[in-house]
Amino acid sequence: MPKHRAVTDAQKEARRADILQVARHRFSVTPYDSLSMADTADEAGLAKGTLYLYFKSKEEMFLTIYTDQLNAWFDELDQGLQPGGDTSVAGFLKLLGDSLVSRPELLRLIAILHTKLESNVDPATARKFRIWLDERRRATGALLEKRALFLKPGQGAQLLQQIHVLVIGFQHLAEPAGGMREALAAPDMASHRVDLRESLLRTINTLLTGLAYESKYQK
Amino acid sequence: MPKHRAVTDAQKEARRADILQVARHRFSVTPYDSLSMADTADEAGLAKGTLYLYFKSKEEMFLTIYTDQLNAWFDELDQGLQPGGDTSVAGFLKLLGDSLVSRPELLRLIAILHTKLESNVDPATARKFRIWLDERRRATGALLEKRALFLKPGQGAQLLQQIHVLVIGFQHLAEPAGGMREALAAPDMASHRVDLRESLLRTINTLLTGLAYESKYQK
Amino acid sequence: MPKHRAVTDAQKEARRADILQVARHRFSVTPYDSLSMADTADEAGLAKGTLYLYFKSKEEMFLTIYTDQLNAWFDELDQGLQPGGDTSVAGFLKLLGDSLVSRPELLRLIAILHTKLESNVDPATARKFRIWLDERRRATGALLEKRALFLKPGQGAQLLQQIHVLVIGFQHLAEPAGGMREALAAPDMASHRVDLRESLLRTINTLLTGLAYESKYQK
Amino acid sequence: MPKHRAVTDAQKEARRADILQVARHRFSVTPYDSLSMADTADEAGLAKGTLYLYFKSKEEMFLTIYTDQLNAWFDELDQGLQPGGDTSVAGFLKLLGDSLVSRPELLRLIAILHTKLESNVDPATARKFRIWLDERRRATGALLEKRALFLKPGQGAQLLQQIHVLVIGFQHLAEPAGGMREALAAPDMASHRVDLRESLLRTINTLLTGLAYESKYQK
DNA sequence: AATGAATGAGGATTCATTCAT
DNA sequence: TATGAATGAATCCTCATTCAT
Repeated sequence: MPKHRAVTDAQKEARRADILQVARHRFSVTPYDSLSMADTADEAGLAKGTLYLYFKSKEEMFLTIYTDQLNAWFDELDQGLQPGGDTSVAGFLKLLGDSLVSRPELLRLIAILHTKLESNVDPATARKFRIWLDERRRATGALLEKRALFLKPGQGAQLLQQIHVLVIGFQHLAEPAGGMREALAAPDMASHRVDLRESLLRTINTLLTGLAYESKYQK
Repeated sequence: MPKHRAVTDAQKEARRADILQVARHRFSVTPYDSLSMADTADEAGLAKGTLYLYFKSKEEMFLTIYTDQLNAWFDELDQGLQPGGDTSVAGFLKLLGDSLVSRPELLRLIAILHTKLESNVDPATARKFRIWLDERRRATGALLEKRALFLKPGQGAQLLQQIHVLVIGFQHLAEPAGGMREALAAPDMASHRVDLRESLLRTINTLLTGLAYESKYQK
Repeated sequence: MPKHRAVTDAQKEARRADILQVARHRFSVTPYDSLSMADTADEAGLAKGTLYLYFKSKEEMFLTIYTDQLNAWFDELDQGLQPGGDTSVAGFLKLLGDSLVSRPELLRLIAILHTKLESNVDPATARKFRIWLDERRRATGALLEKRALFLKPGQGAQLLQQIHVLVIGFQHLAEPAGGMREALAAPDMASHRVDLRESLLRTINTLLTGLAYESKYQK
Repeated sequence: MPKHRAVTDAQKEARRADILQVARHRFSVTPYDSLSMADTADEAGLAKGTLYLYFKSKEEMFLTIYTDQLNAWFDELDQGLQPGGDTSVAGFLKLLGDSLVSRPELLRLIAILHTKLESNVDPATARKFRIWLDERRRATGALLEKRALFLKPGQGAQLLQQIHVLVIGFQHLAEPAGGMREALAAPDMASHRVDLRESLLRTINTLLTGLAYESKYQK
């Protein structure tokens, strides 16, 4: 018994959103590789094939989730960077920390974006995605530059890229898998563990300090 | 026709090194996942089983390569940080850039370390590896602290960890695979490409500046 | 060129039966271990993966064949034990002998059931199988008890279990593999060979005699 | 450092016995298939290759163990069947039960003899083994015939073969592996389990009764 | 639009045995 | 006699994707 057909555009959009939500939920409890399209389809009450009516591939599906989540994150940043807000560095760090740590799935997606998602996607989609991402970074970067006057044009976006990079790396360090996960679980290995939020914010803080200093003295 | 037997310890060590070299070579032209033990064995003129006399698994083999390469890198850093050398930040950055960029396989290994190598390795090996890595970082970090006087105890190792993180992330950005690789190959996408060396060094430079500043003013 | 799709339940059942028949045929000419799923798929004109749509594993496939064959055997016994049939011991022995010897694949499956099939199957399946088998034995055992009045309640099933055991053992003796098969092929070893049917029936006959005697004199 | 060389025949015989003892010990704690020649060699303080100086193959090694154990069992039977001993059927059953159940390794070897040991052995060895076994059965069978007067010539050996067969079958039933083992471990499956000793002795008892009866009435 | 049957590529690993030393 | 380095065969199963219905 086929699920009621989505005929109107609104219905189709709703179904698409349904699928995305289910997929996001599955990703929140299962590593990307262990996630099967079949499970996602099941949980959505659809057949496997139906998923492919809405997304070209598993990768595109998650790239869409990634885009959505990232959009939300940028929105939150943009919101927090509105004129009249807290202009302190501490405030910015808190904004960053809270907005990122409250999006564990986004963090995990960022970490696998380049090895999993971007690879199995067609060039046209990849291109569109990259242009969109850089533009979004540029825009939010511009807001940043307005708030933190020591940032020169372009440095806002650059900083956001650096933050992106730090998330990838620290996420890898903070959430190892398999053998290393077990090894680090031992009590006496506590000092070898990495706390994502702390490490990330500390590094970003240093970066900001550095940028401020460079701006002042290195012309 | 069995290859001449490695009887003495020296011969065995040589054979082991042979295998590692072949594997490293194959990795330099093929992604990790596409690399088969069979091919490596063939190229080394050995039977597949023989590889397992020297390494417990594919992952351990590459973890060994990683360790060796990283050791060499740390050695090069230690060398460059000897008393009497160039103490400028620019010198340090050049040292970092040269030593890293001349080791493309190390960069690629760093990028997959946490998702491929650490995961499929037994906890004991993982533990040993992590302890070794942190110790090596600590030692080289100590040298760093002697050269860059603004670094407080522990900050040398911390900086090296941050560099590690930046390498992971920028490597992901700089060497995308599949669709994104193709997309970025288009001439008009040049501005969206990431240059590993430049981005890495710029970020590290900013970090150093930040650390220096923090040291001076934030007590 | 995909084989015509099995859409309706009947078609799917037919395809499943097809696969089973091919597998049974292959088993009739090849030892279980030498049998590859790939060959079976080939002979059935299907892709390997398709086999796994119908059976969870190689073991479950053959457990199904075993179950089917055993069902047919029990059916034949039940049929032969219907009221009004031959009630002599000789008649029962002939029924047993004919029904078993005409099912060489069943005999071979019985011999490997416990070492190959039951071991690599999940507990739930194993449990279901065992309960089914014991129930089927109980039911046919009850028929036996009605025909052979010296059998006390429960002894019918018990006898069937003993027959099962004798089949395992005599099959092992009667159809050795490898070196022993060759050795026994020598003309002067004829007296060392074991004839399954004769040995089996003779032993069962003695068992029946014993049961009859026990029933009469040992109260 | 090679173990001290076994030069004299006595030394060689001792070493051979050493190896057998170690192998038997390993088999007592590990299934045949999981048993590696490497482990056995290690535990014996020898190199793998050395084992092959004393035995042609893994199978021959265990066939030797089997032969030794079986010899000991026949010896015990012969001993118990000496003139002047207990001539009751109950006494014989106790002798059988005790002698078998006290040799769990022998039971396990009997169960795999025909599928594992006999298959990978050269025909000459297989032949010799089979002739030896039948002769030993014949001899002990003759003793049996003297004690149990209802046994006609040849029936002693035949009975021993039937017992052999029952051991194979009941051992398979009583010690399932993998999934079935787990399934039967459930408390509510208790009634589906098989007790080796009880089933075996009950069946043998019935067989004996049957033989006695046949002898009396069927001429 | 929805279904779900069919596809098929793809590779690490073990271990009994051999044989050069 | 003892060693142990080297060999190499052999195969199940998953799951993203397609396409006939």
